[in-house]
Amino acid sequence: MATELIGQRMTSQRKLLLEIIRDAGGHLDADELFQKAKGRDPRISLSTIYRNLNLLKELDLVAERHFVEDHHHYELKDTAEHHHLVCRSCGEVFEFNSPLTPKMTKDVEETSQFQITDIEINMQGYCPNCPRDMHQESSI
Amino acid sequence: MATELIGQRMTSQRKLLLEIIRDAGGHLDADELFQKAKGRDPRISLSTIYRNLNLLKELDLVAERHFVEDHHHYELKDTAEHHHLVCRSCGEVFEFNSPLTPKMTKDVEETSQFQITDIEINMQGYCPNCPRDMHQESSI
DNA sequence: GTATTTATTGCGAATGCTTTGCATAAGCAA
DNA sequence: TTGCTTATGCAAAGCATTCGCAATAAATAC
Repeated sequence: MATELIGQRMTSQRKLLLEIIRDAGGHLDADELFQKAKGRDPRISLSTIYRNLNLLKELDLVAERHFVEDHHHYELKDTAEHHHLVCRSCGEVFEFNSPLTPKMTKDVEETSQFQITDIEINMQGYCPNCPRDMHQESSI
Repeated sequence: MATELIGQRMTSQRKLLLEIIRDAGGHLDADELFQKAKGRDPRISLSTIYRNLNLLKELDLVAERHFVEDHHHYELKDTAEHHHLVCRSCGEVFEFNSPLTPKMTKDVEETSQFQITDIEINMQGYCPNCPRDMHQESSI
């Protein structure tokens, strides 16, 4: 990974955050990143984390993931592509990826005329330990 | 659509929300639903909207979508499946669906042993009117 | 139809994540 | 090293969403 920013300054906080994201390797949320960062630089602030995450996102260096929960998770953009399947009952996260996504992306690019930069697949369901409750059949 | 709830009461507010979601046909957020509901029942409150959206979600009657933004959108579960592609520059939303999703879902069910109830695909990119800014090449 | 039970509502306050304003600190170019 | 300007830390603000509670109204039993 390169170590220079163009137009921006490479501050110690920025460098630290980048290292943490890279080393953690996978969907941490802002607060988890903040806690880890504080371990190495106790004076760092949560706003700095957010500001830098937004910058890295704009630069396409990190991806912001929105799965089930109502806050975001971040991971390096060049991490091997993978998607998420979350259990609706216990919250367990299963990661997967599918050989079908490149073709799907290509198809969608053709029909939409968009230039696609990012694909996120979130599935939900019930994990093997949380069988679906069958009598919860709704009937509105 | 049926009109009875088991274990729950079919209140006028509940009925109204359901009608609004059905008639709107597609990803409104809680506040948009609230505004429309207020048009027909000025005394309805936003908490009621949220409480009922959560109920309908549990009953699998509506799907909660998390796209780019940091709030949620809701749509009827039995709407024809479709996914979303959002322009990173102007925000335009393109809806698509792909013949590959059933196979992908099946594959993932097999490897994960989960019982999948929901699949959400969010793509991002640049629409034909917002070509990607090429000199924004990052170099951290 | 009336009374009873209990889910649901509306309101306001609270929560949790994220952003912002501002004064201070610190990169970076000359 | 100086000077310009971006970035930081802190505290406060902003939003979306949830919660507590007294009042209301469905559903059920009489």
